[in-house]
Amino acid sequence: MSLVEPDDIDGGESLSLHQRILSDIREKILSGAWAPGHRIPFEHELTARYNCSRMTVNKALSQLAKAGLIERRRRSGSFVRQPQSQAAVLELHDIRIEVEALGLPYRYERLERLKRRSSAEDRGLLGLSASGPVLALESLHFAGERPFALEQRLINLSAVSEAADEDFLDIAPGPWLIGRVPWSEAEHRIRAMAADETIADALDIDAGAPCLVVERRTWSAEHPVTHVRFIYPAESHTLVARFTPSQG
Amino acid sequence: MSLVEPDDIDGGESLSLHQRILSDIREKILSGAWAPGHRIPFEHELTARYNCSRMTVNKALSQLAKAGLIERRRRSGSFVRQPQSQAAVLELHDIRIEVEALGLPYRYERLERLKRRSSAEDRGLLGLSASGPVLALESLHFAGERPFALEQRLINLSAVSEAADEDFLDIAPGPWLIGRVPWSEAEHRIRAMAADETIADALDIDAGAPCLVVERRTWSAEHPVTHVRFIYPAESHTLVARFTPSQG
DNA sequence: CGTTTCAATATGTATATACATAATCGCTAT
DNA sequence: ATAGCGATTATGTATATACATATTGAAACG
Repeated sequence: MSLVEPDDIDGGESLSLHQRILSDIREKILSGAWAPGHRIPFEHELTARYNCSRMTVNKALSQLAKAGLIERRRRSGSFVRQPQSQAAVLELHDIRIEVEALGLPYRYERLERLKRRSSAEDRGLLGLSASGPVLALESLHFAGERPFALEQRLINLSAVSEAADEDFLDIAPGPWLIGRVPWSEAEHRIRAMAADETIADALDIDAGAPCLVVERRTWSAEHPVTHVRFIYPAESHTLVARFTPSQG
Repeated sequence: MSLVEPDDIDGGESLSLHQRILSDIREKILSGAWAPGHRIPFEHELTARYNCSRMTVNKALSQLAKAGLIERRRRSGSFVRQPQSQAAVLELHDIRIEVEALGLPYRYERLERLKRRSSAEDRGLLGLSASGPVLALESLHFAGERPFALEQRLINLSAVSEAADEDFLDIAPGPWLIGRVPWSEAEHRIRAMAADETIADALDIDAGAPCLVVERRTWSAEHPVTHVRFIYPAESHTLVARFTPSQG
């Protein structure tokens, strides 16, 4: 039941002690050797075991607690938590990068650009309470000859006024916004949908064909910035999300 | 351009200094006041500004760096990073909880249960290299009277031998596995698909209707544990993922 | 017997200090 | 000029120490 033999301590790689303690304990938990509910050695025990100061041990344990692997209780000690609610990290790439990763030539085409006062629907999508100017954009992303995704976007001009002067013919709104607007929060909705006439037409697929729809709403410091809907033909797209419990 | 007035320092809530520094700087970055590339005050400046030790400042900055908001360079200082590649945290609930959250009665029904040696397809789905015993399960999750999701699952019996003795008539494989097997990693694939005859039949929808498919592969300490495919009728399901840049 | 009080304990936060390490600037010798 | 060298600087990691705080367990008390 020992974490490491004292002699092993200096035998490791050039990992910092802090990292060493972290990965040791994480390993114990993930391998199941320490089941949920198991009490982890007290800080002073780990201090002795690793022959280091309490601060170092404390930093490692605090980190494990923040990652949700363990729970710390004063006077009682630290305990392995029940397996957490599962959460996955979903990487949302730039469409250009995605297409180029497939080895296909990327092309972007702006279809429509309309400046208007926000309709009730616009406000619903953006999460705006009051009316104001918005920019509505519709664009196509191509992989080689075939349409890869249809993009329907709303930009809140009250939050990003410079967008009013941009025609978005040469640059897609996504890359344009990134780097210009620091975003603090985003919400995604992912669903399946049958293509209606308009969408089928744009994507060059049959009406009624299944599509994957990814909608993203972005805020920057409490202000709604943009709402975007990407529509992918089912065959062309799979989202991949990978999960590793802790962020060591 | 000052972070806080010296007098304000004690005027705050009962936040720890560490938390205080963290949220102050995060606010500056997210609000855009400190643009990407901006150099953050040196540790010794913050030390003076908050009237605290370098360790405290260092801990806060290290945390911001780990969260990806800033980049630290020796001898040069710390800088606000370019907006990172977007990543979303996708919560994957238990289906029972999901259904009950809709206010509908939940019911589970096991359709098929088959123990067999892994086929080539099974091995592909599970990520197994060698052949071995697997358990194939097909089940339906209901919301009220209507089918809510079809579950197609493979369990690697070499990793979870107890599953061979369970009939899964009264408990769904998901809840059964959770808590029994500590899982270390999972991979999700999310896509849209048209329902074929079999699926349409099980879910009581039209053949060709769009469905959302979520596939999950789970490992525990390097061993493949299970592969599951949830098929939802498009109308019944939307995945929601929310993102906040830092995990303060 | 139940309640209150108090001491012990483990974690939480902060300090001052020390030395290691990487990157940069400026000086010097070629 | 420039290649190399060393001093300087900011961060990285660790230590010993101190006191705060929440919680538990046991002793003291009504």
